[in-house]
Amino acid sequence: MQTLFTNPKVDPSQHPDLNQYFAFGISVDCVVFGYDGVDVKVLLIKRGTEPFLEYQAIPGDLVHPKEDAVTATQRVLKDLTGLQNIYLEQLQTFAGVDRHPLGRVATIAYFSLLRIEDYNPKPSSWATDAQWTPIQQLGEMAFDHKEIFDVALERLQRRVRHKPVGFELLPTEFTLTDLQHLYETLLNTQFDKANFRKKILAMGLLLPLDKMRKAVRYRPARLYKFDPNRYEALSNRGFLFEL
Amino acid sequence: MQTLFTNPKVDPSQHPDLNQYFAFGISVDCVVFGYDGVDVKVLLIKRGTEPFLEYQAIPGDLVHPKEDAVTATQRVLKDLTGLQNIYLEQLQTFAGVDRHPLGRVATIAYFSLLRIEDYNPKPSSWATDAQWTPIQQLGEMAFDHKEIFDVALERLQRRVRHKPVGFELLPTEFTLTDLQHLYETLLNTQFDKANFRKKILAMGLLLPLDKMRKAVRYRPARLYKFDPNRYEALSNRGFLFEL
DNA sequence: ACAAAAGTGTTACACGTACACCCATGA
DNA sequence: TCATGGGTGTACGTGTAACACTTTTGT
Repeated sequence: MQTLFTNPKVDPSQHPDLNQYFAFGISVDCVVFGYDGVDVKVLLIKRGTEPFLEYQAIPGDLVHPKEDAVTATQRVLKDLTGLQNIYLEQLQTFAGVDRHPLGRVATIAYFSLLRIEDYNPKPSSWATDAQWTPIQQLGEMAFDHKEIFDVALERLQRRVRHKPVGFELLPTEFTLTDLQHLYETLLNTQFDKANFRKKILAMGLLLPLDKMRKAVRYRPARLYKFDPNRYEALSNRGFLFEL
Repeated sequence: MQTLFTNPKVDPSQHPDLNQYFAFGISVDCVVFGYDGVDVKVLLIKRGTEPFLEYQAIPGDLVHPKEDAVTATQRVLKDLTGLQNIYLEQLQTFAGVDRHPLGRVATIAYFSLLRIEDYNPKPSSWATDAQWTPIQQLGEMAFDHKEIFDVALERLQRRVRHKPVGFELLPTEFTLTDLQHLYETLLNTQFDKANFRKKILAMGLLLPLDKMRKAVRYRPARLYKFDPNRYEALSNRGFLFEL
């Protein structure tokens, strides 16, 4: 019989009734958001295995017995989609009794934002597909993944209002209009151009570059990048800006 | 041998190597905050059992095999401290490999705010004590409970700035000065009396009562209560006020 | 009358909002 | 020169911060 205890100093026979409490599985699922200049997208796989064969799913899998959750998430993301070195933030844990047909599995959901251009997903392991999917075009999803996605999207929208998420979602160089479009897409609103610019620039997070976006048939826009130092400084104090 | 699968339709012998993945324990821990008019306090128990016998701890215990996490938390809180019908919000899950000496246990931490006057904790089960403890007076705590507490406190402080937490922490009837003291304590700052009042009243969340606080040797202050309707309305839209 | 806290009004200034206007480019 | 989006200035109203002031109670 498989030992249920990781610490050999504890004798399981001293706690015979404890075994039933050590029969949970733990999985991780990671909702990865990206932006391509037009749509907000989420990285989804197609399952090549039962249960939920062929269903769309958030990338995720069971955690190994001696692996911590963040490590597991990085491993699973790499195995299924090829993505590596992703910044992860814990979202929420879903622990419903019947959420997994194979047994009692609680899943720790993670959340990530990244520049879509930097990551080209390639399905492997039991994932038969891995695609950036516009968040309006979600099909039926495996397990309770739709619910997980909804919670993640809510978090993203809340996040936009408190942290400069453009830092993570936009290419390194971008125009103020790019940034405004991102915010308008995420929050599903419209902003006044002049006021948006004033507010964003007043935060002092952006460094103007000596570059313009070219090859457009109208006036070229100045490119900016985020100032990582200023971002750090504000991060620690917890921003709190509103749009 | 104990079956590891809750769903009898799945035959475990079909997945022999899967057993090692179903050897986790899951616990819940609940950080309950209260306010007594002077201090912010947290509900802690003293452990009457190994491991960490006699240590201060956040109330929590292992989840039963067919019990969902919120139900488990309510049960555990009632068993250990007598508190019932508490509003819970999920905080974060702590899943470090070595955080529990008995085996691999991930804990789902919950978070709660309540009126201290309404709840008089009584230790039972394996808790030998249950006390409202001022958050400055924390001793050494069991497991990684200090870390969990720190995350909870951070959440509380962030929360104060976005939701009117007084709603949950103050007695039903309170004065504007009570509310101001609460905010000053939580955020560790000072506010101008006149400006604080103007701002709070402008939110329209408070209903003035035809009552005064009496038996004080200075001018009696008007009592207020929260307007639950207005709170609901703003809740859905996600407040976002700052102080 | 005094102490102590309740409660209000005034002013200066920062900031958000609305909107009008000019600028640079390719076709 | 026109269409298109880039980019800026101003004027107005609201909100914030600082601070002085008045009011009401018990002793």
